[in-house]
Amino acid sequence: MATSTREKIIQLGDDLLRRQGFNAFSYADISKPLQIKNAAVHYHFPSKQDLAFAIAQWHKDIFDRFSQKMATKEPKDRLKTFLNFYHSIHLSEKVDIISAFATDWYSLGPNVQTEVQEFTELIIEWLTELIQEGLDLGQFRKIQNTRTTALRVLSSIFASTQLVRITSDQDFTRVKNSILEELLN
Amino acid sequence: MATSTREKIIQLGDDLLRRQGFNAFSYADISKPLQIKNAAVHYHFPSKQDLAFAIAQWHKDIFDRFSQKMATKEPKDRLKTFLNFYHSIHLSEKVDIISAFATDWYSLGPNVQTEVQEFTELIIEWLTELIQEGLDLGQFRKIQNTRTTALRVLSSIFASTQLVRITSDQDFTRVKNSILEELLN
DNA sequence: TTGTAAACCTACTAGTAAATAAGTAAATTA
DNA sequence: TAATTTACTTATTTACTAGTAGGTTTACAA
Repeated sequence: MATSTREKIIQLGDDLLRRQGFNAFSYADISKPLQIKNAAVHYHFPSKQDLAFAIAQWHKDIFDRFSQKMATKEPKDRLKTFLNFYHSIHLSEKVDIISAFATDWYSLGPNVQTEVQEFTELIIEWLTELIQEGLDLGQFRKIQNTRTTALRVLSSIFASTQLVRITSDQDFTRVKNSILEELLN
Repeated sequence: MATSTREKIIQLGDDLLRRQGFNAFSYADISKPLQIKNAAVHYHFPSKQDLAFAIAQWHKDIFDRFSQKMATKEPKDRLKTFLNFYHSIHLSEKVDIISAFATDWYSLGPNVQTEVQEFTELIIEWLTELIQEGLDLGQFRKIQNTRTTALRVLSSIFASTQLVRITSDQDFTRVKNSILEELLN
């Protein structure tokens, strides 16, 4: 099935948001590559806030499908897939969507902020459950409170997608492996 | 001694960079509060890149003085002071300077990027030495390779300054304490 | 075949961005 | 004291920004 223009705008917008930041791209950066006019983008997303909202929603949908597909897998494998997913992000010179929104937080309208908050909480809870399950099954080592551990996994991994822009790819792999070593029994 | 206009511009620029992002503030945002004209800012910093460079240099200087002052203190206390410093950052609604530069990485000129890279490496090395010293003195627990541990401390702490914009202040404190618990014997 | 709505385009506006040229007042130096 | 430099201002320029009003094409339904 062909991708609709609306979908293309969201995907390209997401790409630009995570590669350059919300205030560093314009509607022209979207319309030109898609070979449509400025006004066509405004037709689908009247304001830039509407686009940001759609991008946030899009990520929620993707994550929903991801977590459903992962539901049957073991905690250990779920964690590995999650980490590998972030590895692929940083290789594409993007940062993860949460930190992209976080840095431009005060440029976002209240409804976008709420959507991002919900998405973030979704991920933290998913990670928290994953860790709890891993502990119950004896696959993971108990370190701290599960939410704290979840926060540290999330923090480490998404800070790394930013940090490697400055240092090196090696450093990302280091952090990724260290998370696994730390948790796995 | 009175703060020069140049210094005021750097400080305000730093504030705006870390609160809103490099592309989200303009020379007008600097000139207005300082009650000078747009062109006066351009007099001190011909281009925005020059301002970014000066901000990066400024942080290097601050960190130099910080690490010199800390040199005599114990690793444990150095780490605590470091963490508390970041705690104060996030309370002021800013993110740390490294992640601020990282998100706007592709908006920065090559000389600014180099300066940021040097500054980042400075901090990582400082943390690495701190951890090594702590291990030697038996104050710290051995977890992984020292650089990896340093990276994880830095990642965790600076991702938290972003993450708490989305979730809550509590989460920052959680992460901060977890870093201490993890390292300290 | 006519009506209608979705998905555009043309053409434009008002505002803001970084940056610059040319001038000025005050302090510093020769 | 004259010349020069520092630290600005006034006034503009060029380029781009998000956003809009109104017209056109296409597809599909009545």
